[in-house]
Amino acid sequence: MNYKKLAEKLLPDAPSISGFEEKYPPRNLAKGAEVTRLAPSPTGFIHLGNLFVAIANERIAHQSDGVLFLRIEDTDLKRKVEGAVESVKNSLRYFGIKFDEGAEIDGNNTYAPWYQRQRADIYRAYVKDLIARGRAYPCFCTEDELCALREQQTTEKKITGYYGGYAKCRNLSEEEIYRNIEAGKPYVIRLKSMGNPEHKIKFHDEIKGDITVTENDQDVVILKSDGIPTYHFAHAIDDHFMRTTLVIRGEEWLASLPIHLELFSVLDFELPRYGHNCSLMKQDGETRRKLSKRKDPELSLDFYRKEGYYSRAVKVYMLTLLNSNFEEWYLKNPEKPLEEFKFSVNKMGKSGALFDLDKLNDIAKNELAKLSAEEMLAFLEEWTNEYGTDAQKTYFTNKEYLLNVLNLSMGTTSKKRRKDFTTAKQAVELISYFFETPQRSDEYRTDAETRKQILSAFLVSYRFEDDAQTWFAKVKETAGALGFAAEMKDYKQNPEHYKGNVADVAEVLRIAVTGKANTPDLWSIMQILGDTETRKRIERAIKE
RNA sequence: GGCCCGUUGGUCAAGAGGUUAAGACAUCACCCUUUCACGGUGGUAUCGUGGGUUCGAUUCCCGCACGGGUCACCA
Repeated sequence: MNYKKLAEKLLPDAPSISGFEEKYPPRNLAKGAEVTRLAPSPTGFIHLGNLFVAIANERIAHQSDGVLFLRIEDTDLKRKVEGAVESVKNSLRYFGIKFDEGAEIDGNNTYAPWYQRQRADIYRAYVKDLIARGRAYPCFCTEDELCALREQQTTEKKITGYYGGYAKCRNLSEEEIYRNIEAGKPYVIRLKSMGNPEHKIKFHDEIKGDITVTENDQDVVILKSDGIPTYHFAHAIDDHFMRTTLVIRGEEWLASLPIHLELFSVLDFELPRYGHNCSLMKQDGETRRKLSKRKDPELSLDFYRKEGYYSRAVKVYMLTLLNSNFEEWYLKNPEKPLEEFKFSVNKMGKSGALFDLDKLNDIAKNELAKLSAEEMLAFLEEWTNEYGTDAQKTYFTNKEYLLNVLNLSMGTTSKKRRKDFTTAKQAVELISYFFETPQRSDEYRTDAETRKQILSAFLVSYRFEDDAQTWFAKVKETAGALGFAAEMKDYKQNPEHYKGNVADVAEVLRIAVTGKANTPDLWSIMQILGDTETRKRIERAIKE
């Protein structure tokens, strides 16, 4: 078989491979600097799992004074979604992932282009070379034939795929090949695998440690019938010529590592180091499973923006899952920039972690409790402008009033901060009673008759000018007069002597004024609302 | 099913051949309290299973079970 002639016939316009090594030379970086990448396919939104891997790659690159680049794997034109690249970039920017090079960032860089569709020449050159060397061949099998083969293998309990004796186009005669080409039959180019699955290879994974890999024997497709490479081939070419040093990717890729190993070997490229990151899991009924784009739209990064999660909180949570010693470090250094944490690949977990919303929420509360009222206002306003209701947008017209509300709600003036806010969405809803009259509340735990007594009695003695002490003394007085314990201690000693205690009375007042059982200091709230509004609300509550 | 990866409380997990088996979230109790929170103290709760190796194993080895991933002209 004249392989050179065949290569020329199949890919007449493909360039020679000479020159590419010079065109994309090894990077001139300091020792220890890592080149990492993010290589999403533009098939829609990006989710938490992507961010998870992204943060790891970002930390590794920038911590070592290396490079992080963005490559777009757009080889599958069927699944392409318009605007996906912009969306990916925006989402990642929101979470502080900055690329040094890549698509939409650095089009004229030495290692560009960053869209795989624009790199066709390189792929085709190497495919042609492989054919010329007899290490790749055209395959004319149709989809139906492959399907039938798979069925046959399944019923025979054989391993499915195109390999060994099942790879029938591998043994086509020269004559048959040319006849097929002349007949205009569509074809793909397959790798002629030399592997043997009996052979086990020891492989060092940067995250998983030493693992066993089975040698590949599948004649995988490297060039699709439309002339575009498959992921596997593009990965080998691109990560070689973009001079990636460390590939951190999801563990779903572990299964195709044997293919990549053989590809790098047959292309005579130096292998990058690999780290296969465990996937983020989700509880799904009885079982848990990998987060999936299709099944878990609520875990899209946009979801967190819509809910108004503070980006740093999400990042902190990701880091605690990513590096087991991060949480302890952060506890000791709550004020330090996240970048000062020394991220290490070998501290990354080996088993998939279940996504825990409670934990995220706890982190979110703590993060928001670090903000000043001004910062909080800016954060809430940004969210509201994009996702809030028209009514909520009006909260921001009187900034001075809002600042008072926020200072009180966050407890910025007291020594202990409140931690009521979890997300922007929830926070804006939480402070709504400062701007809108609360609806009839179902949070009451006291019967209507007693409520009326409490509220009416309170209204009689209430004076807006009273200071906090005086005000509360009156609350106690009211409580006592109606058979409630004015002092907590008295109540605890003899609970049976009372209808309840001050806390119950205060709760009724609180709900009447705010519609909520959980709010900051009531007196302060009344001060912010003003005399008229406070009375109006209590009177309304009495009539309920 | 083949191949690969994994298995410490409800969750995230540290850990090491001999420990009272860290810590965080959640949960419960109590304390503080001028109400709501914040905060503080303490409690409940974990080494999948069977064999080895060893004076001793949760830690090392083997089997099993269970969970996960993957087997495309998708990435």
